[in-house]
Amino acid sequence: MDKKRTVLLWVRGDIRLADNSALTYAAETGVVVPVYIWEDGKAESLPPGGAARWWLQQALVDLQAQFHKRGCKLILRRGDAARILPQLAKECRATDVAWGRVYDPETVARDEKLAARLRRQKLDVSIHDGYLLFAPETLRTKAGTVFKVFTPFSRACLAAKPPSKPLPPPQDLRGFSQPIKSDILKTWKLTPAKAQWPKGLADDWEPTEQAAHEQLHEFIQHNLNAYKTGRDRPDREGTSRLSPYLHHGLLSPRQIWHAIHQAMHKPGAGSPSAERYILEILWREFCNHLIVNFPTMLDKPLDRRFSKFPYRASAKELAAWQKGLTGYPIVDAGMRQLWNTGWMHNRVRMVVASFLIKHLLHSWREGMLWFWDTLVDADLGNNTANWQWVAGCGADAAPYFRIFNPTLQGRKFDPDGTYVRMYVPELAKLDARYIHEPSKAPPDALRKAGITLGKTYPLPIVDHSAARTRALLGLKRMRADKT
DNA sequence: TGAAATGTTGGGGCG
DNA sequence: ACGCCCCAACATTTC
Repeated sequence: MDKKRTVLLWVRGDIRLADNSALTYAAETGVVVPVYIWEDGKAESLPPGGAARWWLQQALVDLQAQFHKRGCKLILRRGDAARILPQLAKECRATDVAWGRVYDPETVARDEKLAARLRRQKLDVSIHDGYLLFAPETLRTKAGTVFKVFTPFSRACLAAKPPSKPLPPPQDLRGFSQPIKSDILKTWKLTPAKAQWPKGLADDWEPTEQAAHEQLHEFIQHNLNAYKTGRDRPDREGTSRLSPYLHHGLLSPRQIWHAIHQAMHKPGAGSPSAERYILEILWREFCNHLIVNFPTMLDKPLDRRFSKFPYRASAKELAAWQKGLTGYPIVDAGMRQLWNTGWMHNRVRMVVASFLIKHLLHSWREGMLWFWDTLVDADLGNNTANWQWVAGCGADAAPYFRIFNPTLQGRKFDPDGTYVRMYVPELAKLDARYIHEPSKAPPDALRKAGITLGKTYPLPIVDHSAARTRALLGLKRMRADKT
């Protein structure tokens, strides 16, 4: 370590101390001045949504404490990073600037310019990878094109040089000896004002780096072996629930990758389940590679035939979907889980997305924006690419004719209605035979459960079979239209 | 990482 | 005993 060097560490999508290449580099190079800059979402394609801002606020509180423990102060600044970084570099007489790469197409170009500008200021700029396992510019098909199909993409990942071992948190940090002006986190008002919301989020989540590791080990110990089938059951704890940690960088994909592979080498664990989980991590890579290479995806369908599709725009229907009042229990349970906890089970995400797009014929953008605001794990790549996937206009997309039957999906993956009962309490007492189709329940069963359809719980806002026919017809017509 | 319609088969009831 | 029908169970195809 060079006592004469001072590294300005720009903390971005990596709110953690362990396996943070930029931080390790900074610690090994000299005095570390970590800074988090709140740009009011102006630098990004989409400003972080409400739930994500709540998470960010909590995570920053923890990061501040972790740096403080190690004799280092996390500086907080608000405004344009392109203005703040050069200025702050002067303030602390920095010799170096380091940050972790972020893959929002809007910031990718901006960051390159920024790096060039800092270098002209005689600063040693280094940009480190960490948000993804594989850099988006490295993986290509044999023909040299960007992968648009998942399976060959995943094969290329598995054949590539495996991600390196995760780094331990730096042993000792040398903080800057003089005070540097810093904002007070609370004044940023990151947490949405809606009174109830943050409380619901706090009941379910602990946004700290330590909690991230506890969750990872909890998952590996209890749910990894049965992941292949368990992941589809919203009524159980079958998924990893790591997505918000991963998105905010409290955990790195490298740490997950290595923890899973380590677990696979234990007896009985080298299972299809572990492989399946790795594939899910690779879907995240795929989605992020897609938006980097096809940035128009953010607001336009990748398959341009869909740009002419006459999507409907009923504010009333959209609101019913958002509030979980569609009359389809599995859809309503999912939408209410999302609103109340900032997260939704993956299987149910597919069902509610299919419902909005194919049953209500609303644009995938409407759903994408709602998820963006309400999910604690909202990731630009995953959210964009997966909504397009469901709509049928994305890469390796679900065929246009795949329309989930919400009743059957409910019966199949929530057979006793446990999940529905948890989030749709007005149906809690209904017999399991009718829980996924209350409109078909005999009057007697409804009475016993204290349900008056259309009053205590809505009647289906669309008829499944009619909606299905309508969607198939519209999509078929679009495909036939060559103009 | 579907669902629904349609086709096929085979066992059992029954005249 | 036999053909006929019904229909569940499974397979195929179509959207």
